[in-house]
Amino acid sequence: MIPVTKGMRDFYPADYRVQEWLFSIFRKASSLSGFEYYDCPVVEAEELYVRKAGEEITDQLYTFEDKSNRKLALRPEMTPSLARMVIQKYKEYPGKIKWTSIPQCFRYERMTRGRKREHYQWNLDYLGEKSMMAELEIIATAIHAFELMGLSSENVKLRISNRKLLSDLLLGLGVAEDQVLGVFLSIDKLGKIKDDQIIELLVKAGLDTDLASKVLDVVYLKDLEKVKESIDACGASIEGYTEIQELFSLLTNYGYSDYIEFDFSIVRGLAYYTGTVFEFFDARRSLRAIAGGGRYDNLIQNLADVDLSEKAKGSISKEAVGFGFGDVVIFELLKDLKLLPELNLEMDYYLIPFSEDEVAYLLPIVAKLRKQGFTAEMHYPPQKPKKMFEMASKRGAKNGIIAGSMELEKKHLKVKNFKTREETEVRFSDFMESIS
RNA sequence: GCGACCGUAGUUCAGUGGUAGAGCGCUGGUUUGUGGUACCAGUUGUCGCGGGUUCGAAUCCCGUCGGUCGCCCCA
Repeated sequence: MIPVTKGMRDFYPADYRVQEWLFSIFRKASSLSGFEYYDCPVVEAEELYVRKAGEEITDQLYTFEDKSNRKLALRPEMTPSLARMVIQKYKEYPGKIKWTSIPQCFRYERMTRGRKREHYQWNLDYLGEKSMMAELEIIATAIHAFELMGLSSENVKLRISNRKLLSDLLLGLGVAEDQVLGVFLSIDKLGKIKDDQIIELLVKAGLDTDLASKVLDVVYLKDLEKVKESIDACGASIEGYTEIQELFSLLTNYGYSDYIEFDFSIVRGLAYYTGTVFEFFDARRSLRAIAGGGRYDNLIQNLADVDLSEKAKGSISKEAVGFGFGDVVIFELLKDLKLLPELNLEMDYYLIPFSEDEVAYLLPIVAKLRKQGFTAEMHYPPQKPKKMFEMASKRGAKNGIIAGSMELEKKHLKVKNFKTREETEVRFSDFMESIS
């Protein structure tokens, strides 16, 4: 027997029902906020990913050559494809874009809890909006989805930072511009390794010990007002602060203040985020980040390999906020919290013919029921009644339609309500009439 | 890449050197026109794979593949 490929998942009907439940929440939250669906091939040119992040992601890429020696890859994430689609038709999309999708993405990487080599990742992207309204729309939609799953601010927290703010502050404190990147890397380790080790990393990044401990003190700030004081104290630029301040006020006004925490240790990938960065965590912090995203104002332009501001003259703005939400970690959390619904098969009518004669007799009923929008299935081939009734309850049938030689002879049907066990005998023609 | 634990029936698992087991499921029966709930009986195996030790291996050893978790890495 050939087993399922390592890191990939099978979805048996029971699993698929749960998956569908989750996706229906993603779709509902998306459409309620006005996001439009899009999709594209799982297979893309390898180049689309190589360009973006360099060697690291190439290692994790599933790549292959087709029979014409095209170098192709399975998509590891959706954003480059989105960018490709937008760039391809930038003249058709002059305004803002609010798009959503649930692509299956692939990464060849080591597996740990909550991470497989394949997952479905709900994406929200808001393009062409400079203000924090873009962040708000995406974050609010995501939180709405959490709430539709039965989660609340007691289970889920959103940690927000802003890369512009952090770099403003670092520069104000005296960190040299070419050291900022190294400092980001070190701060990313906050909470993962000990403070002395972080100091060491900071020193390695070129800071002197004094500055390093000053930086460490600052990044531990959880209170935006204190952050403001630090900015004022060192005369740093206030741009990043203004952004995050605005975002917090928007989220509070929206009614989601219970979810949000300011946290400098949220850095995320250095590759393309330019401003806001955020990650959702479970409140107990027992799992890795559930979802995350941020502002990537330059990515589309970089990927386009053309200067859109020149070529398209404002046809599409390069501003972008994106968000990804994988299905694997959230399933872990929902399982832990026992919030996964028990989804059983449901069916309106199960038809029970006692012999082949009744099979023919009942076929028009099945056809009509289905055409009228009822879920209906006929037991076939006819078996012992016990067997057939057992199957009816296994299939989750609410009603049964039973026909044997007696019913056939009288041109009748027996309609049974499986819940109340009540049976009524009706004329075949009357039943057909009643479902018209 | 490193480490720990695991892999036995369709499934969940027990079995730690001496004849391969249980629950659930499945099949049949109690009831040849009535289920979801009872009772009775039956069924299911390359013990992941390959090699080794042994009179004898599911059990011990080595390798390998797969799984789970942690570390590293990454987001």
